[in-house]
Amino acid sequence: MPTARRTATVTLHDVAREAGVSLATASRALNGSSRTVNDDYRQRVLAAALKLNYTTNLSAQAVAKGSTTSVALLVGDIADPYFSSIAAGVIKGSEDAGLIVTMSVTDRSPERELELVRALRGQRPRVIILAGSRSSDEEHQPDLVRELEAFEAGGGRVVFVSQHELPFDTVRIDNYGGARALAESLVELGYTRFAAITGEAALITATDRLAGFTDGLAAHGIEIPADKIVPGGFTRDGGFAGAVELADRGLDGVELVFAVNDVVAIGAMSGLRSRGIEPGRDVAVAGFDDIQTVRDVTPALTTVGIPLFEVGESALAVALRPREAGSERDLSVPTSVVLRASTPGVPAR
Amino acid sequence: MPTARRTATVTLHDVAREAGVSLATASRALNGSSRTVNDDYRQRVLAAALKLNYTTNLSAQAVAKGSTTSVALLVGDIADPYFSSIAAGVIKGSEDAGLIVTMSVTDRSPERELELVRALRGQRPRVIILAGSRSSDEEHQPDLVRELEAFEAGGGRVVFVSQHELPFDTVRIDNYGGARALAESLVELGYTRFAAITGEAALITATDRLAGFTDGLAAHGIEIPADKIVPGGFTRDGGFAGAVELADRGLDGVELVFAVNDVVAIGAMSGLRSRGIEPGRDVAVAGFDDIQTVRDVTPALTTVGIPLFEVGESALAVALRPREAGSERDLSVPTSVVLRASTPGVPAR
DNA sequence: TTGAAAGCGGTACCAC
DNA sequence: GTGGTACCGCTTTCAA
Repeated sequence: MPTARRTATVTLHDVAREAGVSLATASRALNGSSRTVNDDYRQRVLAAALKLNYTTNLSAQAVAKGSTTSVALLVGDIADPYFSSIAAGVIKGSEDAGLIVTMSVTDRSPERELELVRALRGQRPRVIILAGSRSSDEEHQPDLVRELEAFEAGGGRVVFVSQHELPFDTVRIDNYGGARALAESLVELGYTRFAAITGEAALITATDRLAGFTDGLAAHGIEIPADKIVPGGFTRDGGFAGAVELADRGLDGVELVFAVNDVVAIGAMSGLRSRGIEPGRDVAVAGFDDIQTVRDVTPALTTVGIPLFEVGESALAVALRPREAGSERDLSVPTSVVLRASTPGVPAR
Repeated sequence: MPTARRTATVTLHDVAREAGVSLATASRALNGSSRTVNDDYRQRVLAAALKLNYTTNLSAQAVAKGSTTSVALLVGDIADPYFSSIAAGVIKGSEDAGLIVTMSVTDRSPERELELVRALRGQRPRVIILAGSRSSDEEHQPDLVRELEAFEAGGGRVVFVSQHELPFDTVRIDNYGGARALAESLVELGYTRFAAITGEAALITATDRLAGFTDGLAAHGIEIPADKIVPGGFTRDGGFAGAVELADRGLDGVELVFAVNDVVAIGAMSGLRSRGIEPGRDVAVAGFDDIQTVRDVTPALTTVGIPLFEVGESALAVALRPREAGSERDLSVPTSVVLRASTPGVPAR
């Protein structure tokens, strides 16, 4: 009995036979960088491939070539507009470069991130992009670095997005500077009494933003009282809860609440409202990121803009550029303060 | 001169040598379903793998096994919360099943979708999930079906998300029924004069929703005047523009504007506001999807809820369940009307 | 240019 | 149980 075909899939072999040429020729006609194939044969192969509805088996190609066409992207939470915008940029750039992107979510857990990187290495992607917010987790960091270094040793490229201190290429977002500029702008508008809703203490992005903001204020001799800084978990619900806590403790004349990102800020606005405090009238609110929706909440949110889509595109571009010895490993993207109705010119109250 | 190693990557060969066992044994110890390997050897192999920091080359494994561990997901626009929520569900389900998900975006173009499916077949994924909104595009549909059938013939699984009439498994979202129920609820609240902002005419999701809504009204003898139905392109900006157009034409006593999805509705609220019309007070607004942010806009948006994350998880579950001859190919997810402040009990006006 | 054949990294069947 | 080895589908020398 003839062995049943494992799959009904047509292989390069079938195409070659159909076209009446050798395997090698078929391969060259379909891909071969050096166009060393007779145009007559080439046509026959192409026709055969079309007729049989052939598609190259990328896995087999990867094994033979020793390199894949995939890009692995790690994000903290794909449903978060911050990450999905970056992802859109990475995907766009990858498609333009003929690369496929695989996506995993870390849930912002350093442990999960490490696990994923380990598993991803099996994919032998050309690039691993880590966009999940870096945390100052001391426990898993050395292992992560070790995995990534092994990956690079095997010819892969690693790119981080956002701030970090690890020995890899980075698309750096100036969280500190952006927040600091925001603080200064707000002081100029006349605000003098602030509160802040932060992320988890371990998230570097969150701490950098808070540091920038407080330093910006400090430059004008302003300080945020310790009891006016509350955690917000980097999520909408965290922002809501943080604002409620702030309200319940008593605003004590706070004129502006700074949230470490827009999602938190939007949650905070709802939280304030739930306590009868009207954002933009009773108290000003500012966020960070300039995600799409901040234009459509009421009042429109003052924030710090980051070109997120471009960040994603840049991350890929950085990964694809040749690795030169002495080249700068970091690429910085600019941030910009965007003042909107949530911080009216005249301080609330 | 010895040939330089193509890569610095460690292979199963290296592990086997390090452990002093055969390639076959190493393979079995690391993966082998039948646990036919001596525990002593197994330990040695595991230790060697760990020591060498070995990871299985998934491509090679795929070639040898004849099947991959990847799931291909096509979405219309990953930065749209509708899609990113579904994607989150697909990713979660995949990770639980040990599968990797690759993601592509169609930009809602049937042509691009066809191209992508063709390219994706080369990946030989276990599953292709098409979550991009189906369009009634007659031109590319036959080719798309042909590609997908070829893919299934090769052992792959195809799952569509949302409504369609194609011969593949589907996670069906009751767009028609949900919109109809919404219409009836609104009539009950006392509304009698409606306008609508739709998507592109070709998007089946958009037309289904509009049909459900108008039929729901018709059941109560209410009709939307033709000039009160404007296109909104399924995007925030489209919604904004649509609302502006509606306002500029004159609302003529319209009490409620129905937008075919939340993103459009949110844009529409801003559009109305830009014309001095206050949503929820001067005119009610309703959307569809119940994406996260609708709770945080002002007024909170009335909409039709879809369990988007679960839709994503279900799509994967459907793909993974054994294919039985007579089994139902469709899975329906329920929708639910969610009334919020954007449609106050007493009709606006 | 073209074809034969030796890999690429694994898997799985076969015999011992 | 374990090792030898023939593949998996494709690329790429090497001769012809």
